[in-house]
Amino acid sequence: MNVAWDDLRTVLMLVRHQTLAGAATALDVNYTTISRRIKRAEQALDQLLFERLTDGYRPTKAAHLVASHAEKMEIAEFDLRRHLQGADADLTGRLTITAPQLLISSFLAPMLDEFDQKYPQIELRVLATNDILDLSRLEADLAIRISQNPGDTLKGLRLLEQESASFASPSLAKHIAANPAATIDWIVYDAFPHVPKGIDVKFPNNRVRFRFDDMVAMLGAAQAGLGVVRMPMFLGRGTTGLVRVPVLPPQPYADIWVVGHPDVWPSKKTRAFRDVLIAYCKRNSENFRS
Amino acid sequence: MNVAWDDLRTVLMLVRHQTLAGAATALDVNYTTISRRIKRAEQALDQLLFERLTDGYRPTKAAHLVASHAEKMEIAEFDLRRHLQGADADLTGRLTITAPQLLISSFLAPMLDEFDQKYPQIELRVLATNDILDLSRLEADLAIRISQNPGDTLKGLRLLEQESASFASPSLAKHIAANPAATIDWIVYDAFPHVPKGIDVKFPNNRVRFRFDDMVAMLGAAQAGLGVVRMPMFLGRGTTGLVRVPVLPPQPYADIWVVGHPDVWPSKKTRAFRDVLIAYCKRNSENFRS
DNA sequence: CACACACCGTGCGAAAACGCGTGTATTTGC
DNA sequence: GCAAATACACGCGTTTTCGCACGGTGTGTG
Repeated sequence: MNVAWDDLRTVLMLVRHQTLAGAATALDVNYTTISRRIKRAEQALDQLLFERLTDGYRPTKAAHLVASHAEKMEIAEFDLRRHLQGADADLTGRLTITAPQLLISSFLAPMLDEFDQKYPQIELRVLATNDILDLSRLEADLAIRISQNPGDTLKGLRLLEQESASFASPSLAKHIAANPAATIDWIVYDAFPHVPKGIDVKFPNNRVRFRFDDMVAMLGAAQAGLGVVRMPMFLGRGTTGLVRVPVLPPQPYADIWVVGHPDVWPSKKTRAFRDVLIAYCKRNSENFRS
Repeated sequence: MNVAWDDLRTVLMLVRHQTLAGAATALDVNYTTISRRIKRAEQALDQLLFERLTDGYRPTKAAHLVASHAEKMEIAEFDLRRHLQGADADLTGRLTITAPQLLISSFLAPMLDEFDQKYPQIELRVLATNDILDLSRLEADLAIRISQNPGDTLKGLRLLEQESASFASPSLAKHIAANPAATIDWIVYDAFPHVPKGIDVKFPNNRVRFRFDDMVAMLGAAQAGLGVVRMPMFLGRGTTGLVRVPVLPPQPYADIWVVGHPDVWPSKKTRAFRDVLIAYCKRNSENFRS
């Protein structure tokens, strides 16, 4: 009884994805290969691991047992790779960072250019997404995040404190200035679907006109004059076709952090990136406050 | 950066054995395969893992890091296999047990025959050795051991209490009976190289003549009349060409246990074996005491 | 000093693993 | 009620991996 470790990994992936195709893309092989490996694993362990149904593979109890142990093996693998990454002492090869799309497009882009100029040997990969990537699984080496704190298991540095304010298209801004008592239309986040607190008493009539789930779309709607949007100062300032409106006075907003897994944190490449990043933020901090 | 898990395992084995050939036999592949897998792993991890010396592969720091994590993966694998084994509910397939050679040859053999008659579907594999096999690594499913307790991590049942006594060849026995005051030659264990304590006062003169490291050899020497040997009662009685001599009165001796890993213990096959074993020991317990 | 004995590297042919295309069953949507 | 989508099994040709035989090197021994 001798199982190939890669077959155990395959069982884990099939338990996770339930279909041959899903597991196959996860392991970057053809789905036929998954089928064969599962067959091998079942033979080696002398266990039926999956029921073959018309709409996929359903794991048996034994498969869940296998998967739970393969998961421990997977954790050990990521642990290893993080440690290797953290011990890496040369300034060549790939470095992966992630940040919110709008933070990159409105603020960080010049810094990325600067970093690339300074370290042309480092192949920088940028994942521009609002998703919180899993740094323990090495989905990225460093993350730039807008949040209250770096998180329990991560190491972090506060890069910037920032404020939010209200922005709108120039024409809407002019209209509001002329008619402060008229009803003001807001475009708000789906996750927080109210008119913001702390509106200046000079503007007594406010209502939510649209709820969006995406800030890029909200910017477009604001530019088109559909309403007022609360957003971080840097974003309003950095977006053409928007101007500040005094409806919502500046308020504290979540800070900007650079965070990383403690294992990866000591690596020379991430250190180099942080150094450039921190200097860049210091030079440009005035964009973030009133 | 994607490593094959089997390559990590290969690194672990090479770190353990230091030579391609050693790792190869451990994994039951050709040594060229080890060489190739190491090359692959070094490429995948972008790390030099071994220095190639004339007398073998010397692991680098990185290789030790890899090995320590691969070891965690290996532990997870054994853990899995034990649990699968423990959940196994049918009375077919392989069952591996281990016991000291002399306990098998002098006492257990008929019981093994009985078990095989009762469960012909179970392919019983017997490892007759004095080595303490590692049951967590599934070197055996059950072990029959002569010791004071089952050990910290193992589950166990006491099968028999036993006594030891002194045995010698018939002619030597006759000589001792005729000349109780003459010097009596002892053959003793290397690990405990003294004349036993508790010798009857009627035999005042004793000395160690030979020290052996193996009980089988000691039996042969005793049969040849070279001296008196202290041994468990069952062994003296079950060995032709030996008779009890009253030099050393019966004394308590370490008990006989059947032990197993708690994960494997519940399996149906080991339960069946224990049942036959316990019944057999009960029927034959008189062989072990005076 | 020759010789046996550990090591390891390399090249070649066999075996195993893999990807691709095809065929079938079932579900989903229009 | 039919077409598209999804999911798997199977067979074939290709790629990769593997085992084996041969050659080289350093070490110890008579």
